Amino acid sequence: MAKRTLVTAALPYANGPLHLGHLAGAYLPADLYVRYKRLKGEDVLFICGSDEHGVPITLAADKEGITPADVVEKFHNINKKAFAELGISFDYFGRTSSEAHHKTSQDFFKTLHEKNVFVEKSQDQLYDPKADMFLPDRYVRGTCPSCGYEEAYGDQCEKCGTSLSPTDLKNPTSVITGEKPEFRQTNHWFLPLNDFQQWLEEWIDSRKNWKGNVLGQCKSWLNEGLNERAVTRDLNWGVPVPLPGTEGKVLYVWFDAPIGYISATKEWAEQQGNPDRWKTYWQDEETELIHFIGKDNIVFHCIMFPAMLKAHGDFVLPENVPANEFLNLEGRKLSTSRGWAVWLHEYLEDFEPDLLRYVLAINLPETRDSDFSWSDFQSRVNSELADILGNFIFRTQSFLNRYFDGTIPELVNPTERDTEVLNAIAEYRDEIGKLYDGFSLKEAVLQSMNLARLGNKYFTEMEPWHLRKSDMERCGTVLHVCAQLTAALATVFSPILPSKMAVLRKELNLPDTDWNNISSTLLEAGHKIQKGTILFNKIEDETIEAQVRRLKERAGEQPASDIPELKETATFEDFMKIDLRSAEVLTAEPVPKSDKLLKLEVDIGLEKRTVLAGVAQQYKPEELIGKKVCVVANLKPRKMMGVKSQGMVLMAEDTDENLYPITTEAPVGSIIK
RNA sequence: GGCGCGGUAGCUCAGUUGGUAAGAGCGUCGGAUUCAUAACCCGGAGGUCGGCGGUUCAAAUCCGCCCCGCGCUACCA
Repeated sequence: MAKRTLVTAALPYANGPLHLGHLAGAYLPADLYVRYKRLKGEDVLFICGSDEHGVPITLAADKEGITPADVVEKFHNINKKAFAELGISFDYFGRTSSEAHHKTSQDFFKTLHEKNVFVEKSQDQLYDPKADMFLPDRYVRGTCPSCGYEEAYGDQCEKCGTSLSPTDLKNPTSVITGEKPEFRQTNHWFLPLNDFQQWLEEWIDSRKNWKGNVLGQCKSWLNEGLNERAVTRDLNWGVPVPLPGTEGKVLYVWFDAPIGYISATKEWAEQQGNPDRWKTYWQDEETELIHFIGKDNIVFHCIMFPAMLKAHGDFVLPENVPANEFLNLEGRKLSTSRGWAVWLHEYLEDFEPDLLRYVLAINLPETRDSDFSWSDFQSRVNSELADILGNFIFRTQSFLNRYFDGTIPELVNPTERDTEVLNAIAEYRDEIGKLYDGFSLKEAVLQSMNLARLGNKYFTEMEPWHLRKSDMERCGTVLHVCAQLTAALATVFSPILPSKMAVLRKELNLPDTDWNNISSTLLEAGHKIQKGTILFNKIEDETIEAQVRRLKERAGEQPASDIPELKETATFEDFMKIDLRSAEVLTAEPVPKSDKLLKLEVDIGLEKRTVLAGVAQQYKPEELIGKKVCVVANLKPRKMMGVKSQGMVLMAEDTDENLYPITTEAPVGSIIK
């Protein structure tokens, strides 16, 4: 076994608050694992922090008329607070805007630069002369070459979804000044991931116990072949490139963010008064580095960051990356833009943190996407936390207080069954420990609850309420066993329910303990306990209904705001340049190897034409044949998937991306104006 | 279309180096009980393990094809 473990959880992006999906995907599993390790007395360090760079943050700032620093300050604090309240026990929660991070990531870059790892390339990029800066992709707007949408961003057209490069745009304008940008030469540094392809394949192949979903994703990327990837950008929000003559350039956020794990560890060491101590966790071969992330982050943590670390040479490589799948909400994908989410800070206004920890933990998306529903939340809390765990603890505490004056009775002549149950404590401890060690967290939680189930079964089987009248000594022995189980549960459930178990340990007058001490002798005969309280209250139907109502109302309100804003005013002349004609769809067939395109033959009166339409996901060819539709007849032809398209069939698109053909009664060839 | 992952009881999910494992919790039905938050405990019902073929003495588990869901990727003139 390694001497120590460094656990990281994905750095949350500081442009918005966190929701249940984030918690279930990375932070809760990481915290369960870390808390278990700590209870075992192992040397484990848990690092996280806010990822505060990147274009989305600058855009969010512009939108609200505040600075990027204001944006990240806001969400860094909101998220940090939510984590703290949920008991996510980071040893250090840093942020990538910190000075230490800037220095660390710059040093990292410099080392790679000095080792000639990067490829430097000069390229044309759009530059805003008035603002005196290069424009990031998202800062350029213009006409989409694909669909003609005039407000397309330089990286992607929001209208048609096409991925773009800013230089593709027609009539580009700067978002900042509205000026027409010009081309200027700019230098950038690229990490040639292709050089690492073979090493990565061998390295990943040599990994032990990686999850199938993680290996699958890695192989998918490796099969497609890795390419050079820019590690710098022209932007002024981020970590400045530490080379002369590079004003206005920063490290690309995907490059600097994972280095944030290292920076945060340094800051932690500093805070500990032992500034060099971070090295133990990042440079000693006997450290196991574990990254907890969601599946969206696999490529960064299994391909790019390892390549960076390997290229650098001074750091340990990840031992395992137990990425989770996604959590759905009430059977639907989470969507922040559609309001389909439960925010952590909102949850915390209404419920206790441990309830959510348990419900998410027992249903983590470990091997596939899983579902969170409010009714399941209620059911888990009521029938498992309250009825199984809470009930066993409380009936034991009550019985001890009522009939034994709150004192643990002697274990006298234990029966075979008594011994069996007492022995089960150590067996569960070992079994559950193995499950944690192997990242089978869900199963670990399930088995933890089974120990409480065993307690209830034993209690009922022994019927101490009868023994109390017939054989007080025997009754005491039974309650002794139940008390030991309760004490064991107080530690077994500590990773999952930290604050509730702290309360319980206090009631049991059981000082902090550790995992290895979980045994059948945690409480000695004669030990005094306090009166028990109800740890878990049941949740009423109305409470749950209110949550569901709030969720649905918010989701229902959303579409209105999704209706795109009007484009800028067009002149009559602009409009008249477009020649719209009524046309009949004569034939329609799928385009080979395309999921979206249908190849249509249309009669526009003057002639018959081939037109491609991106509607294959919603319309079968035969559904369009015979329809009289509206066609843009003078659109410049364009080749796609090897087929030349001479025009465009007009479709209306609703906010859910459903398409509706614009049909007409007019004779074929009629001008539409 | 390519690549990856998944499709197991009404619900949420375990389970694959092929063979007494077809499982758990919830829900449901029946019984027992009262120490306990009408909780606990016992028992029953309930599944062609997405579909069709194949390999094998034996397949949820391996292979092929197909259908459905999710993710990445290429084309939405």
